[in-house]
Amino acid sequence: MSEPVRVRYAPSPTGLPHVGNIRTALFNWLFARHHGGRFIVRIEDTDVARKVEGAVGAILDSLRWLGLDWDEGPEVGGDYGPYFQSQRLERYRAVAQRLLDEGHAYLCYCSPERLEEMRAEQVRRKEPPGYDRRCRDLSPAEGIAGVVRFKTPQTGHTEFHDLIWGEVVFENSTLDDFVLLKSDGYPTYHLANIVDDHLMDISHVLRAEEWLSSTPRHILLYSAVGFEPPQFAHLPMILGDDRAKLSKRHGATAITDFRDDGYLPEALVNFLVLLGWSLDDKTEVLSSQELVRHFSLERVSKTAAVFNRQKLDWMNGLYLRNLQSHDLAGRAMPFLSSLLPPEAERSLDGDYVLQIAPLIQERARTLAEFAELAGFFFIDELVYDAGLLLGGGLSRETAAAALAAAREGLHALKAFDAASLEAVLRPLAAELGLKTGALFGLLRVAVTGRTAAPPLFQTMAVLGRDRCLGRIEAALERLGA
RNA sequence: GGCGCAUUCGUCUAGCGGUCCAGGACACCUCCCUCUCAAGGAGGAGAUCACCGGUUCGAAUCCGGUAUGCGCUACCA
Repeated sequence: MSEPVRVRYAPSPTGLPHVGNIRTALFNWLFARHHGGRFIVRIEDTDVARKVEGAVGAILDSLRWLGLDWDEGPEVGGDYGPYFQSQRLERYRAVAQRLLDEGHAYLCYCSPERLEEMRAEQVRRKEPPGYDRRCRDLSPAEGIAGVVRFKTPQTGHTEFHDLIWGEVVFENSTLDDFVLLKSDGYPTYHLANIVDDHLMDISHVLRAEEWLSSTPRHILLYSAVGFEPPQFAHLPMILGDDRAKLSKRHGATAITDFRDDGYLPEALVNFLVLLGWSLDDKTEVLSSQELVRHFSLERVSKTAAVFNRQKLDWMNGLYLRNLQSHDLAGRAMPFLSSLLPPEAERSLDGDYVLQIAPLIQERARTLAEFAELAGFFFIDELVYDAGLLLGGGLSRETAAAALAAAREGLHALKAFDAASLEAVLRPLAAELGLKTGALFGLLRVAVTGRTAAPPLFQTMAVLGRDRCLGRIEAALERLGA
């Protein structure tokens, strides 16, 4: 890159940041880090009506959670501030005024009602909707509030080179005179965007594909104002499994939802980057450092990607399995305390959780699932159907006898560890004339309340002698023995 | 309706004129391992590369058209 790379993530605080939105942030961040440039966060709060309280905080939290640190922006400041567009209103007005003075823009006094009628009429006549330029040649009326519209050239064409899409050409005649400054004095996205990207020395604009059609307007604006436009790169969209733009009805799509559902930020980053970017024909698992090293716009695809939850789950499980036990235990702790049933022992012992972690690790795909799978470790009174105890095809009598024998065996055991447990229980199956699977299955249900659980001996060792004996006792009662 | 863009297994993708009767991953199926469930290992099935023409000795790759999809078409971003 000949010029220093300065890219920005410019969210609008109109709600919780969603997957597609954050993927844009991720690509910007990777691009900046790869080129040793600056990653800037700018809040585009120019839509007063749609502004949502707390959205800025959620956006920043999401970035932080994913490890996308910003060099300039809210909370960290920078030389190009302020980083909230609502605090930069004079700058937009100044540019709008200049455009007005130089004949590149004009005041429009059309009422919203008239515009709406006009559009309805155009749609009815199957004409392309767009402002009819009624006010274009009016002389400015003193004292009447209006909006400022851009005087879009009506002939010729506008072309630009997109780093991902290549050459793109638009006929100017298909563009209408869009609004620059609204009647409330706030700029529209188009104005604010080009003013800030210029003032903040943005070198590359990486944004979602939905902006591609707006780019000619921006190019035209840049040239009217006399600013050098940045380079553009439009990123492919992310779709739901019905191929429609990803939204709430596709389930959890806000980044904070993924955090609350127990996904790991490093897994989500890895998964998200693969939606529209690839390294080669086989590598899929990459750390943030590797992503920074390898990221390039040349390998960004042009086709929209469907968000595949199953693959995310798989990848999250993969990252979960690669965690150190103490790390996993630490991350699982908050999920345990909020997800465990109310009857669970609420004071969570760190050492106990640390022992449990390796047993659940390769069975959970999310931290929430971890809490679910580990539930029996924390509940005193297991809840399960007594029929499960006879699931192995055992008769009531046989099962009761086996449980009683196991109880005696456990009582006599010196060391209550996995090896000792196995040393006594395996022979016990033979003594009872049972298949090991039948005995172990029975004990598994008695001790965990489930037919599927981590390996029996290790599980029992972690539970401890007292808990195991108590549960076997309870199972015997359940059998009416 | 207009403009723009895209189109490779169900999904994410590799492929940038011959090495591709198309490779990897998720999901699915089978087997192995095994006290269950997982994890892991080994296999399998799954794509006439949207369709139709053209260029070329040769096309998933280049060109044109068609279809479909998506985006934009707001005093929203």
